[in-house]
Order: sequence, then C-alpha cells, then structure tokens
Amino acid sequence: MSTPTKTKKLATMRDVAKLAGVSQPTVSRVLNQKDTSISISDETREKVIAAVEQLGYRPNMAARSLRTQKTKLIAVLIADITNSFYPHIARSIQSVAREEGYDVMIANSDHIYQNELLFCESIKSRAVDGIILVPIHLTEHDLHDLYTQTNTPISVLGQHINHPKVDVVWADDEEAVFKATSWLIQEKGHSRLGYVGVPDTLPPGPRRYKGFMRAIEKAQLTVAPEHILEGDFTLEGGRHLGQNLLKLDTLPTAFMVTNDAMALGLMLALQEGGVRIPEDVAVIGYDDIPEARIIRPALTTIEQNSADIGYKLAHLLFERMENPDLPSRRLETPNNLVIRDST
Amino acid sequence: MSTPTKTKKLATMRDVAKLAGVSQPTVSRVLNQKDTSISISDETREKVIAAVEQLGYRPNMAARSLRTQKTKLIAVLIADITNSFYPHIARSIQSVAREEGYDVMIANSDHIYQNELLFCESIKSRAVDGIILVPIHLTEHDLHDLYTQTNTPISVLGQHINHPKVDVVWADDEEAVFKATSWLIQEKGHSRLGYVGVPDTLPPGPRRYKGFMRAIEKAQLTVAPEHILEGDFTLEGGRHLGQNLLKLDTLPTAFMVTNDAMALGLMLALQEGGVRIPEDVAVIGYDDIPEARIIRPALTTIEQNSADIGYKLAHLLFERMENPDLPSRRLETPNNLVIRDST
DNA sequence: TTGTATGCGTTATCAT
DNA sequence: ATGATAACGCATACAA
Repeated sequence: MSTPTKTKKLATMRDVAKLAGVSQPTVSRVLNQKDTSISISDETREKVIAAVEQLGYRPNMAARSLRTQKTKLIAVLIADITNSFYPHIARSIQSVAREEGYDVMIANSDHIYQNELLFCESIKSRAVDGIILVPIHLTEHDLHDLYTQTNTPISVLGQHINHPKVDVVWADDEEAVFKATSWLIQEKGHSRLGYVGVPDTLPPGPRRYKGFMRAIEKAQLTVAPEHILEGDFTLEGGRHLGQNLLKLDTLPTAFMVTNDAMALGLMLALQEGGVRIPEDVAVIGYDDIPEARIIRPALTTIEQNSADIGYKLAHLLFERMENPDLPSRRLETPNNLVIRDST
Repeated sequence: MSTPTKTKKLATMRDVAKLAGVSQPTVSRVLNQKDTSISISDETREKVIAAVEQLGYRPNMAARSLRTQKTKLIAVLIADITNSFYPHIARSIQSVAREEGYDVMIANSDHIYQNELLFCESIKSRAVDGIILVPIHLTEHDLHDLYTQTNTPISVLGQHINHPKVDVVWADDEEAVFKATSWLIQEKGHSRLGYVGVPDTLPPGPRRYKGFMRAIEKAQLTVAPEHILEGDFTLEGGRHLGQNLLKLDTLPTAFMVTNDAMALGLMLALQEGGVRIPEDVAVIGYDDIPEARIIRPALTTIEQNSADIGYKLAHLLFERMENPDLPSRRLETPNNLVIRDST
C-alpha cells in the first residue's frame, strides 16, 4: 500500500533517478527491461524499484509515444453502439486489446460517410497503433489514403474492401440472403415476398438485395414495388415502415429484412396493427441480436457471431501490428439461418 | 483536394516551415491563433496555410500533449457495454465529446472492482483530460487517490460518491423502488412479493433492497426468504434464477427486479415454464432498456433516461475541465415508474 | 554495468 | 511580426 500524499505533480523518471541516486536512463532501463541483452546490477534495480514505489511513479504515455512512435492505443469506428449488434464487437475487441496492454478509442459513425471521414482525420493527428473499422462506407481509395498517410495497421469488417495492406473479416451475406429467401419460398411455400433494405450507398445494401432478387428470380416470382422498402437500420425506422405497410391493401406473406433492428420494428408495428406473425406475415431478420430471442414470436434470422467478428478483427490487427509486412488476409465469418417462430 | 502521395513519413511543423520559408514557431503561431493578441502578417499566414495543405500536415498529438499536458482525450469506464442500458450513455458522452473536439477511450469493468482499479492505473499513465465513471464500485477513497494523483476532472454516475472535487449524477433509486413496490402492494393488491437483487457489494444493491423492504415493512408484509434472490445484472443470470424458481411450490405474485436485463431473463424463464405474466406473476424491472418495450407483455419498469445521464455526466465534466475550481455538483436524474403490461 | 548526450514534435519565452 | 532557444518526459546511441 503506497500512501499517496497530496502530490500535485506527477513524478517523472528524473525524480525517481534522483531519489534512487542513479541516472535517468538507468531508471528507464530497469523499467523497460524486456530483452535480457542488457544487464543491470541487482543493487541498482532494487534501489530504482523502491524509488518507483515510493513516488508512485507512472510512465508518461505522451512522452513515451513521442519518443517511440507507439501509443498503445487502437481506434475503433463502429456504426452505432446503440444497435445491439455492435456492443459485442466492441466488447471482444476491448477484451483482446486489454490482454495486449492496449487501450481503445471508440467513435460512432451512424453509418454516415462524412463521420467516417472525420474519424480518419482525427486519427491522422492522434496516431494510434491500429485501426478497426466496422461496417464502413469508406472506399478502398479512402483506406489507401488512410494507410499511406498513417502507415498504421487496419482491419475492417466488410466484404467490399480489397487492399494489399488491410485485413478484412467478411460474410457472404449475398449468399446468406439468397438461401434464406429460397428457404422461405421452397420450404415455407411463400410466393408473395417483401423486402426491407437500406440505401444502396451503404455497403450491405446492394449485396443483400441482390441475394434476395436472385432467389426471387430463380423461383420465377415477382415482387410488388410497394413491397420493397428502404430503412435506416434502426428499430424506429422499421416500425415506421411497418406502420405505412398497414395502409396497403395487400401485404406480402413474408418479409426478408436487412437487419434485426428493423425486423423488430416491423414486427411490432404489424402486430400493433392486428397482423399475426407468422400466420399472416412471416419475417426473417439479419444479425441475430439478443432481442431476436426476446420478441414473440422469436425472430427467425441470419445469425452473425458478433463476438467472433470482434475477436477476428482484433487478432488480425494485432498480428499485423507485430508484423506489418504480412500479406493481406480475409477471414470469413459464417452467416447461417437460425429458424425460430417468426416464419 | 490534396493529393496524398506515397508519403512514408508524416509531415512535421519543421517540414511545413521549410516549405513555407518561415521558422517553425511561426507555423505553430498561425495554426494555433485563437487569441488575436498575437498578430501575423497575411503574407506569411497564406504561405504557411499553403504549405500545410500541400504537405497534408497534421499536428502530432503526442508532441502536443507532452508540451501542453493536455490530451484531448477523455476516458470512460462503464460496467458492461453489452447491457442495453449503457450504450446510450456512451453514445451521448461521445456526442458531446466530439462537439468539444475530444476523443473518447472506453473500457468495461463487468462490475468488477479489480477491473475498475486496473482502469485507474491505466489512466494514471495515459493522463487523459477527463474521466467519467459509470456505476462504480470504487470508493470515495479510491476516487480521492485517483484525483490527487492525476489532478484530472472526474464525473461519476452514482449516489454513493461524495467528494469535493468530483461531480455526480445520481438517482434516488431507493425511493423509486419504494414507490414501485408500494404501488404493487397498494394499487395492484399484491401481498406475496419477491425480489431479485444484486450482491451488497455493488453500489445499487443495498439501496434498492432497502427501498423494497421499506415498502414491505410499511405494508406490514413479510417476504419468504426463498423469494429473495440475487443475480448478476445479466439476462442469462435472470433466466437462471427464473428456472430455479420454477421448482418452488409457491411463487410470489409479483417480483421487483433490480434491473431490466434480469427481469427479462426472469420473465422468459417463467413463461417457458408455463407461468403467465402478469396473471400468475407480475414483474417490475429497472432501467427501461429498449428490450422492455419489445418483450411481451411489455415490461413495467422504473425508467432512467440513459441518454440524459450521459449528457449530464459529459457536461459536468467539460464544465469542470474548463473551470477545475468549481464546487462539486450533484445532478439528480429522474427515475419514474412506467406502467406497462407485465403488472 | 552505468552515465552523457540527443532528439521525438510541440508550445512558450525570450529576444529582435 | 518573426526567429532563436528551451523544455515537456522518455528511450536510445554512444562513451566510459
């Protein structure tokens, strides 16, 4: 138990050195001795350790960073921490970061391109040791700029990125949506389908829509234009869409929805309007967020293991931080249909 | 549009100065000119700006921090980003931080004291400009140490902290639970109550339990010991408790639960065991997380406005960062019963 | 094994 | 209005 008195100033290495009766670099040496190549006498080591204890010395990260060009900090950009899909990603990233002795900076983009660019600007000054970008709008060109300007390892979640120096975790969501939609058609006998997507400008938008349409076309079906909706990834957005749907004369018998949050909102609105799920309308979501098991009927959805995604992203990043010359890697994360009661 | 070429090295002020044909401090002046007290000729200003543009110069935060003792970084410790109550807090903190030009570092404690202490250690080296602690285990003594050693503004969510230099946002949860329990007894006619709490070592544990017992005693009721349970704040924990309850001969007719996540788990387990809610057992939660409106029956709960809490914490912090000599302030955040269908 | 000297990129205090 | 110069706290090359 050290007894922290009313120290107004934080102790520096020089203070420690003076107290221990050695030079400042010696203090640095005993504190940073990882490589046994340098040897230090037991006597001085003990003196230094004692002085460190007594003064409650902590290294100053700013000074260390300036000197070493390392910050022990990684930056994470996620779309929306408020969407239950992301906290587990953040969580697992933080957990491996902690193990590695790194702190983590987090920012939200709200899926907005401008915010992602701002984040990149911020990073260029902050000079972190690693960057993780989760569903991003950023183009390969943007990433290339970010990489060449910062020379910092980057890993991203997103199929659309292909850059020799950035690692990616991806999911074959086009195929997953195709399979889920086909299942709806072939196994469950639906022929009047609906779709809730997101704007084409967002990376998963076109891919998932394409998967949906591929299944539709393969089954030689058509979809009424008013049954193809566009949301904003949020539950409230889905709810709003659902409320509008209630005004239509005929509803699809099944909806494929681009993410769970919107699927939840859609279900809630439909149910409030007296529509029975799955009897009148079946719903499939995407992500398998915790709420999918809470809503009734429990939501059939395409699961993504968000904790796994976080671990993969973090491990790729730390590996590259150790060895920046690694060839770029792509790890697939499985996306499987989990059938519950909403279909 | 700057054209970032293959720059391996980030440009420094010296590079800018050389290109602009001025001295390095001059560059610093034009870049930091907030106070008009210092004047610079338009000509040099333009030259410098041009050079900055051309080189894509970004200030190096590590160097700046070392010099100014400011990091433009705040640190946030939250219990569990995975519990839906917290993301909105993180979100609003980040949003005000961004407005103020600050980045935010986030860590999870999992409600574990040891982790909170580790976080404090980490901060002592990292030297952030401000610290926000959300439901904490940390004692006034710990906070006092943290404050005197870092001399950094701190704001916390938690009634139990009373320190002249730290600002707190608090809720009268003892009273809120008392009222909710009383409502259950007086308005809804329950007399066989149950309680799901958390260990006494966690700050809200004793207070909320006390509120519950105060209502029980005021109504001159008793509670069966097997109806007083202890969980861990998680949905899975609540579910487990619920599963065990199913083995009992008699259940309470109403449960007061310390947080929504556990209440959700309890409801799910009970429902899976054939117990009807609210007919057989009524349930009240605490927090009003989004899932409370998704589960059926919708959960009656004591609402906390987590976004508001985040804003309050952040504003208190930034005010103190501007003026460290402010007297310590305590802001109450309202906790009101919102009646839905689980009671 | 340890001490001296240097520089990381800023900001700030002097001069001029 | 601007240029030298120093200093923030640390890690490292070099000397001893």
